[in-house]
Amino acid sequence: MSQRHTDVPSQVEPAGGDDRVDSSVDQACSVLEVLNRISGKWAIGILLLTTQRPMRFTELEREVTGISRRMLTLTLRNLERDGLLIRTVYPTVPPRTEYEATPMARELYRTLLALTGWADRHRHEIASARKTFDEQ
Amino acid sequence: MSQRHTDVPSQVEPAGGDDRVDSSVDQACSVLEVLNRISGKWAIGILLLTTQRPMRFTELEREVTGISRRMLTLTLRNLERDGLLIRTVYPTVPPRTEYEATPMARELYRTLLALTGWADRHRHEIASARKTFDEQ
DNA sequence: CGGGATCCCTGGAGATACTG
DNA sequence: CAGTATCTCCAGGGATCCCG
Repeated sequence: MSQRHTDVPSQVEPAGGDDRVDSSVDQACSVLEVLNRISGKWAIGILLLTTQRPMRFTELEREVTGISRRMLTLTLRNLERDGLLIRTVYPTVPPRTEYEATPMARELYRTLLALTGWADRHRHEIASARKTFDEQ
Repeated sequence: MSQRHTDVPSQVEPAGGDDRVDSSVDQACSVLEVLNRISGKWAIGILLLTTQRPMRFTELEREVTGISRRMLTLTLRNLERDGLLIRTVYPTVPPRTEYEATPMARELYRTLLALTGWADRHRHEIASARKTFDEQ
């Protein structure tokens, strides 16, 4: 993914003759925005965990395998910025920060299950398609 | 996005105590595979157009605003590899190549509409969340 | 504990030129 | 027409060190 939180380019021809295509184009922009928001290596994993229950920074660092401190911070900031996560800081010693998914994020999560379903249903079909393609 | 068509890393802890989290983790892998497949700047735009009707290479080049020859070729190849596009070459002079979405891809497209819906519903909410966040 | 700051590397993507 | 090849650039991401 290229532009992070800058502009969202008009992916496809903004004007055209065919109305069916045009409406699809509008759809595409939305989908792209969504993808730009939740793509990136780590966002979904974090969204997933914070949807279950409030999670602390270190907790997330442990649960999300392979993530670096830097990327965890960056991804959390972006999700918070988009209103998908709530960040709560308890001014104790030592400090305690919790992240929890917002209702909007929980709704997105449910939506993602549709994608999950698709992936599960076609997992083998895709795998064999790749195999066939690579063998040629 | 990092790994293209290499391995799909286990995003989140593969083992753990909580069953609810574990099942979600499995879901996450599927979603990640899907996202790795359809993310990238151009895949969705192409999927969208080829779902409407068979499209020729040059036609796609015109319709997908801003795409380079190189990226068009690469994206088409990846989609074909995953069994989302059918590439048909007519051995005429000059050559004629057509790309069309497979049933699997059409099903994915329908699934993407759920994401579109989410994005449309929360577009303003996200925008204002960003505005608020950036102003601090 | 929960980050911020810095350096560095990689691969996604653009630009341009060439070809069956 | 439908690509391939090459060069280049930049942002995503890793590693490391530092701090309140």
